[in-house]
Amino acid sequence: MNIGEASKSSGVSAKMIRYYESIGLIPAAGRTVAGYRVYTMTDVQLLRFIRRARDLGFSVEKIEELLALWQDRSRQSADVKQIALEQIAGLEVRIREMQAMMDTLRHLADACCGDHRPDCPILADLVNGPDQGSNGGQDERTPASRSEKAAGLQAH
Amino acid sequence: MNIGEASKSSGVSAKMIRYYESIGLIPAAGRTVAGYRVYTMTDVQLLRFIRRARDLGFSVEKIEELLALWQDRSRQSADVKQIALEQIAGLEVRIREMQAMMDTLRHLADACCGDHRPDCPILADLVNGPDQGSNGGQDERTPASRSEKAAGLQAH
DNA sequence: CTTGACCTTACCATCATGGGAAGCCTTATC
DNA sequence: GATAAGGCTTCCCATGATGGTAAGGTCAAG
Repeated sequence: MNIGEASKSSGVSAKMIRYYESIGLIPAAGRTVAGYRVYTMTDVQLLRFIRRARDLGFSVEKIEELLALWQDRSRQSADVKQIALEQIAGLEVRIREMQAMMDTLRHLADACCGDHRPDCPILADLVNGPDQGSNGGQDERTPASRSEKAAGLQAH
Repeated sequence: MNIGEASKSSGVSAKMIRYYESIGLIPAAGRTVAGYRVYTMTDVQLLRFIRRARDLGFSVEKIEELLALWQDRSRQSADVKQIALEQIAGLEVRIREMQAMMDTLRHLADACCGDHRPDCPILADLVNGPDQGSNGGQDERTPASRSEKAAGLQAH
């Protein structure tokens, strides 16, 4: 199987397959005389594993751990579960951060009449800060959510 | 005011202030004879604006638009509101994606007894896919959430 | 033998941020 | 006035996972 076919049947792009090989996440594929990478169904299964783990939001680093456990026949399911629970906790944190942003934005957007006039509570909040904002009293944006660095929350 | 003080009173790191200047998000600061950047309270206000917008998850590109509107005295609040609504929509999408991941992971983790034995439904799901997974019937992971590329959902 | 589809490597870009080095400037202390 | 500490400057590199592109080799069908 060439890389294109392995890509199609695993759902991992050829580019990423080569990348995963380069960083050592997967073993180096065999090669034809001409230098083409060759894949077996076992390799495709590995790639599918990676693809599914990515779909669950696991970082490549975590996937490395998961793969190690997968290939360790004497693993303890507790170890796998712990990785999953950490992943859940990480997702929870980021969801909460984004939810806080969304709540604040919703309050501001609700307070903005959105017509032809220039006056806008959204801009007012950005200029003066939430403390001085024309806040009806509902916005409970926590100081913590603002002082944290909101890492990685922009769309790529 | 030197860049260090401007950084402290705006909450934007010196590194980022220089970066924002380099990409044209903020005008080039004045300089002392020795080449040090000099900032006024007006500049700090601008930096605070940016900082707050970042805290709400806006990308630098969107902040550019917001700044343009802010400085446009004949702006229409509807334009500002629209940017905010787009931001809300984007956050909503990403929250939903992460929520879907979390739900799946929770089902899997719940099904994993987490003891010393190697058998683990989490690994089983990763290996065989959700269709073959030992799924009690509650997991409604949608095909869409898996086929989308889950962009930018890993922690930085 | 040509054409088109596929493969290879290598390099660049993303996005916002941090780290570090090498060197200049300012301020405070002795 | 010399010296040390700390702030500032620019420049380069790294992140993480992914896509794009370009230049060139290979394979299979017509």
